Amino acid sequence: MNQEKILQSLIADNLVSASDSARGRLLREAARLFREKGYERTTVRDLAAAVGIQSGSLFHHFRTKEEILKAVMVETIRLNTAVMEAAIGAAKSNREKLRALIRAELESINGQTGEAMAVLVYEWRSLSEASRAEVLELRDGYEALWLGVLNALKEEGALSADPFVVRRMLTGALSWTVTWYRPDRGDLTQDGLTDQVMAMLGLG
Amino acid sequence: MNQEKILQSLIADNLVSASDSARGRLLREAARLFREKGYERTTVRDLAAAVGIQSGSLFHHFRTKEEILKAVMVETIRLNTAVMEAAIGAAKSNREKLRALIRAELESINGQTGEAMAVLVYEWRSLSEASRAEVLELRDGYEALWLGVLNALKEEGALSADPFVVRRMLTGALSWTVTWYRPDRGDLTQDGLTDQVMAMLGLG
DNA sequence: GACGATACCAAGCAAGCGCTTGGTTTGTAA
DNA sequence: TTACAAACCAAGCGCTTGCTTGGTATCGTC
Repeated sequence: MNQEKILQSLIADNLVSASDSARGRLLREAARLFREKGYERTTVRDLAAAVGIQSGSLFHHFRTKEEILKAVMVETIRLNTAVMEAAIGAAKSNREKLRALIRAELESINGQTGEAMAVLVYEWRSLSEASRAEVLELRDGYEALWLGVLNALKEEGALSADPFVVRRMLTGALSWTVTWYRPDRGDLTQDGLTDQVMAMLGLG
Repeated sequence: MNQEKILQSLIADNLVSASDSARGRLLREAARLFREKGYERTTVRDLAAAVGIQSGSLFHHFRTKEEILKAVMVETIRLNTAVMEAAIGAAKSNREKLRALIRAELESINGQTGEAMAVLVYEWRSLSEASRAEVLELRDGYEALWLGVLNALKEEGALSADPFVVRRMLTGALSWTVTWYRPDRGDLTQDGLTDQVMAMLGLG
């Protein structure tokens, strides 16, 4: 199952919005603006202008501004969880599974969904307590995928450090790439970067 | 030269504010609030209340709210650069220098200056173009310390991955600890965490 | 003890914010 | 053609924001 099919299936189940729907277009622009200026500095007027409607009309689609932020986060986690599951499924050894996870997370951070991923990392403080709990719960499912693979590698003896710590370090290291890595500048491809990460872990 | 002496020397040179001065107290509270709620969600009234003055009185000390943010960042970088220089100076081998850098950065992220460090990572988007350039220039000096040690390790053959990439990964991994690591919960000390990082790099 | 600088207060202004409201257009299906 | 809901507009309300202003304590210095 490739990424396109995964996306279609999620859209069919109404778990993420199609990017050509009104809602999808708004969420994409919202992710872009939230990443560029931050959630607080992005006004509902900015959001409305980005999709060509009046600011008040936003509230026909979402009850509050915060609900837009939450929707960006929730749909992003859903999509990424599905993509990661597929990545693991396609790999044979645990080492390959880890490489696939790293490669896929780099892709989601630096590819199409990169803006939404950055929002996920940087803007969680702008969520209300209730929304935060909701997002965190979804996130736990995502993290479980990683920990499963890392624990298996630990049992194999391929990993010496604590899996939990390693995942946390990887989370930070990979998400940080969004601040410096430019996949379109050809001197370092995403596969190349994945290799470097695996090498750093002694799993090259 | 220990950390206390470094701090005294920087205060004497007027490069950072003494924490018992009015300015120092304000910057400390600002860092706390900026980290807790984010820069945009922190109002000048919040800041003023935290140090027990009226909101208008803030502008006797700083011309704008943004200047407060910049001051938090600038003073933090200055302090940390000095601390890192001392850490490198005290170590003999390059491997020990790297460990000292990691240990010192973990300390600055998770210790007293942790709130300011988090602000440095999360709030740079709230800086104006001009302030950002200023902060980045200071940051370059700090990064040069790391790259010097990593390049030396690469030449020794102790490091296989690209030093530049490794530093970026470490930046992300270490700064991310602020979101999950609790040094006061005794199951993992900062030295223990440093060991884990070194082990992850194959330099344990 | 007069003086100037420093630190602060009390009040409020102009602008921008999220969101509401009442009404109009557009799309869809009988 | 009619009926109705979804999508949107135009206007603006109430509130909060960063910051300003004019004036008052407080302090070290000669």
